[in-house]
Amino acid sequence: MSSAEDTDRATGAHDILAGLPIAFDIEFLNVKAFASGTRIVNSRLQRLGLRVREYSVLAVACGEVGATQRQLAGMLELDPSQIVALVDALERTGLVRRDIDPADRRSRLVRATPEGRRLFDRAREVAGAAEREALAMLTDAERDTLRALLRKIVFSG
Amino acid sequence: MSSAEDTDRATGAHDILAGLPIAFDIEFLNVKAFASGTRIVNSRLQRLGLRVREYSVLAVACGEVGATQRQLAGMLELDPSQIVALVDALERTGLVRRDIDPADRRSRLVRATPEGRRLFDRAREVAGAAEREALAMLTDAERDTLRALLRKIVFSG
DNA sequence: TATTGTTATACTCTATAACTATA
DNA sequence: TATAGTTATAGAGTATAACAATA
Repeated sequence: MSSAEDTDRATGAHDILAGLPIAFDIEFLNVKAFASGTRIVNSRLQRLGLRVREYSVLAVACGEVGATQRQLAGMLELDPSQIVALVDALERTGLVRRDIDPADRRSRLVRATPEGRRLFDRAREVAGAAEREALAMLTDAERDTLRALLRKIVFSG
Repeated sequence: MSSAEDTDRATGAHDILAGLPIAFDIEFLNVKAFASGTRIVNSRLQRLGLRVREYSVLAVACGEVGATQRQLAGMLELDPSQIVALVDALERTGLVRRDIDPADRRSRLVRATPEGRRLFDRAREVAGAAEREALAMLTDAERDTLRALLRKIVFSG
């Protein structure tokens, strides 16, 4: 995997692919466009002791009121059972707290601690820089257009 | 995972998320935008005995000259070691053939059989229909814009 | 009865290293 | 010495089902 792109260029496979019908499938293009992106962001966040999944949970926990684990699952497109380990890890390192929701004692409100907020601010800069690098071939306007289209897909359902 | 979207809507998490800083990260939006897409395409292709990965390999194998496994790896953003099982499966069902490259006997040219091409044509329709459904909230022009931006990311490197 | 969080389990995907045959 | 394909293995991500506490 590490040398997939090099091989790609070296063998001319890149140019062949560009003309194939599948290279016009949005689904396919999406996977290929962001395959390296997640790897890059993960490796950058590693310095802060985070991966994209923990970073995402932390991001939501930094919101005004926090969120229940069920809400986190919905927001992050994960199963509720996967949230448990993610919140466990963040709680263990003191970045978030689980507070029982007074309104419904079944629910736990996941909220960032002050340390969690400080780390998130740094992580956000790291992730933002990685995004700009990974999408350096786009103009600022194109990145904004892409962002707007993705937001329409995600939030218009 | 199956009910992530329902939970999302029901709890109002959708609206909360839309205002969080992370909901403007292209990386994050991308994951969320296409999380269900891959599931949908996979379930549709299942009827033809394919998944997106086999479908992708078959798509390249349907090109003029086929491709070596190394080229496939580069094109599909996979490790060469992962290509083996994918080609094995397609070869077992008679959809592709592995021909030794006369110019370099280390390489195997993976090429679709006539049956492989027929199945690919059907699979392409299925995948295309799934894409249009999954992105039904976009206009045709917006889908074209998205496609163009993704192609720029993938093919301008 | 239904829902939240939790545990457990199986499966797919990803990453890495080593081996073989050819070059 | 280097490269193509292959095998093996470990880790990360995904999907399901069941259970206790609470509603």
